[in-house]
Amino acid sequence: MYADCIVPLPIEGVFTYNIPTHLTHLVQVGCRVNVPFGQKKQYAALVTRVHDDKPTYETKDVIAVLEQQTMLLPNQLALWQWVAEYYMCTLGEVYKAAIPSGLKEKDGIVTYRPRTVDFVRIKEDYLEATKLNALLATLKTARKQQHLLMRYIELTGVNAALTLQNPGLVKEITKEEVLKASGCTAMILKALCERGVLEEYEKTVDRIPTNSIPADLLLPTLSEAQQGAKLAIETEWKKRDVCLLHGVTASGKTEIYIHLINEALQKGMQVLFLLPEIVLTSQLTDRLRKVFGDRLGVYHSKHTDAERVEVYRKQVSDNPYDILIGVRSSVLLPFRNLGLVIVDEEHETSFKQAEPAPRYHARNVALMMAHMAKAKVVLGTATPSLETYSNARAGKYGYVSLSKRYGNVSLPEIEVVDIAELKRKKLMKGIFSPLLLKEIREALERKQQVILFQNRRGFAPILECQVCGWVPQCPRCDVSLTHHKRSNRLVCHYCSYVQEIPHRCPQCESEKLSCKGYGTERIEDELKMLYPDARVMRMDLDTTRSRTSYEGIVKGFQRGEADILIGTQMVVKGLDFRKVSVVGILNASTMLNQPDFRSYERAFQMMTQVAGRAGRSSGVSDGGRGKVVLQVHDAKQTTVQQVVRGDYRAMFAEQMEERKLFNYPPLCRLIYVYMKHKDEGVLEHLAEEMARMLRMVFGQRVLGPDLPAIARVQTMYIRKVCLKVELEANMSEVRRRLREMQVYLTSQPQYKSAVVFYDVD
DNA sequence: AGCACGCCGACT
DNA sequence: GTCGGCGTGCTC
Repeated sequence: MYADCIVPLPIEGVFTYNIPTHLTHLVQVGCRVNVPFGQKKQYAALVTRVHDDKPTYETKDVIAVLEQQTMLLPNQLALWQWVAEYYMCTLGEVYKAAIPSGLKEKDGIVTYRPRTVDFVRIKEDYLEATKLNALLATLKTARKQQHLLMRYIELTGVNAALTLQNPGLVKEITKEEVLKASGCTAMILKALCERGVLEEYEKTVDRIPTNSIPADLLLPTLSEAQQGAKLAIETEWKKRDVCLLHGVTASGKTEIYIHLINEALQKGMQVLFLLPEIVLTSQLTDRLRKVFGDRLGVYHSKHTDAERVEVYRKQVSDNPYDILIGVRSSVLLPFRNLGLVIVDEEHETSFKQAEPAPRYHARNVALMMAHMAKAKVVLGTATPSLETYSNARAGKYGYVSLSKRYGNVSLPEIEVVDIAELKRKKLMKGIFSPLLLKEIREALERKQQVILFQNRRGFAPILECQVCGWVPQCPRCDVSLTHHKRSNRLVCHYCSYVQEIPHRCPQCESEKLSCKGYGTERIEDELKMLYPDARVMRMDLDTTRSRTSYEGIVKGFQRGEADILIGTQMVVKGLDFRKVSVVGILNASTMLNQPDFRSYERAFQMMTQVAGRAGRSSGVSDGGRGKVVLQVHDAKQTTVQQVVRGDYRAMFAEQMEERKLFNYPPLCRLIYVYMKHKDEGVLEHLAEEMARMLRMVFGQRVLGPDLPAIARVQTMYIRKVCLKVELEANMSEVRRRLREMQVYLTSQPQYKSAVVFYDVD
């Protein structure tokens, strides 16, 4: 017997292994097996087929079967295959993205071990009033031991249990709790155990904390608008499976989700709730936990691998989570009986994986997954992607809108400040306009909070020699290094290359090196000088590296431990800060000037979302309305004006017009072909040749080759060719042709060491 | 991806 | 005469 296996590698196809007779009864489709690969490697491969067809080549033996349980539910392989085909990558790459690394390590031996917690209990002999009193008397000479025991008795309710003559009433308590409550060291506890008074025991626990609170009772009551929206979604679902829920920021979409989830659960169906990375740790999880208790699982990148393994295993078990809330990669997890998928903040770009393959968009994979499972979908957002909104307008998706904020809180007032003009008039104080300074000061006086948004981390994006204009560059990538003052280093934000800050310019020996531009660190410094009494917090990649720091900052700011929060795009996403009355967007022009056809759409989404953090509950500012100060280089720019008016439809109409004019999605399909090589000359030839050959087949649909925004990363030069095809085109044929050309070109000796990959949509 | 093999330049 | 860097092919 033979087993076809997916190996976790970027290699096309499956690999066939011989199943030794002693394993034949154990190997089945979906189970993981340990297989040899090459001279010395071993992988945990996934069996996709068991058969009798002897291959023409020699086969190696399966070494071991890693579990009896299947790791791949029936529909899952079909979805993985669709992802590999659609996004033009290998099945092995999808397998890698879908399975936590603890389940695919080289040795094949599972590193996963259930977590245990140490508990303490009193020995049974002493669960009798007279014996207990006698014991306490004997401990008079050991004061600390006596103290610890007393605390134990108090905490676990031993006395009550004795009075009622029911030892079962003694509460369980962990070793940690007893030690903490008594203030004793582990030595004291050990002494009590040796005396035979107490004993320690272990219990295995779920890594993912759960608390079972019965559902139904805690369902939030819906406002009239929310109830209407919920019914409208259900009406739309009678006609089509997907519905866009277009609700302004703070309109109360979460409560609607909770009711829809509840109904899916009552039908015995599972729910997948997708969120962009960063929102997860915050209040949303807590709120869902309160309603759904341990029927809810959570899956995101800040979980340890062991925790993710636990979620994965539970999903393939016969007792999976009923609701799974997770980030991008959770769309590749197993579901037995999926009934509903919610994609919240549907427009968020973090749903699209850029690197490495599979370069998939979780929202689109979710749509396909739901389609395969015949499940319903809600796409929720205040600022839909053009793709989703046009699908809704074309009647492909249902459309439901919520135009009022929950509790009738007003949308914030947005004021635009032209910083180019103010700079000319020398009225700017660093990056701050007079209006923003005034609003910050007034908010601080009112004891309200301020959020400042600058989409750039570090101290300054550029360090420049004032004499000769020299700027330090990354030696491996085509970007300038960012100045990080805290660590006193220059850092490449693409490859993490780090170097010390030079004292003098290496070109002209001048010592006049100055910072240009503003990152979050520098703004934090300037704020501390301008408002010495204000407490400032910073939230960006650099302050949220660890597993808990993000949550710490969010919760701290919510509790009012700081007056001003300065942050990058992380502060944008769905966070609910009640006491924020002023939001400052320090420089919106950097977002508008990105070299990407989606830059205006994204800038609109980002500005609208940041603005939405202001005045989320009534009575926050004087007029009950939050205030947003939007600093730009050109106040008349139309996208800026659309944000001010809150006019999504105008933005949509204008951007669709541009996409039509220049032929971009959602009016066509887009595939970027990327080529990488160490030698720029060779790469240039390859890129030209690729473009030429593509034009023979696709003609005008081919653009380039071009230099991407960053044309060299980690010593590899990069070029891209852009292919735009009609929506009606036969995409599998397009992909076949692309792959054919790649194979042809990279088989030529001069292009052997080139890397070619695709980015679809 | 990651390893072996083979070619070539550099150094004892 | 040998060591090690890098390009190329192959992995069931």
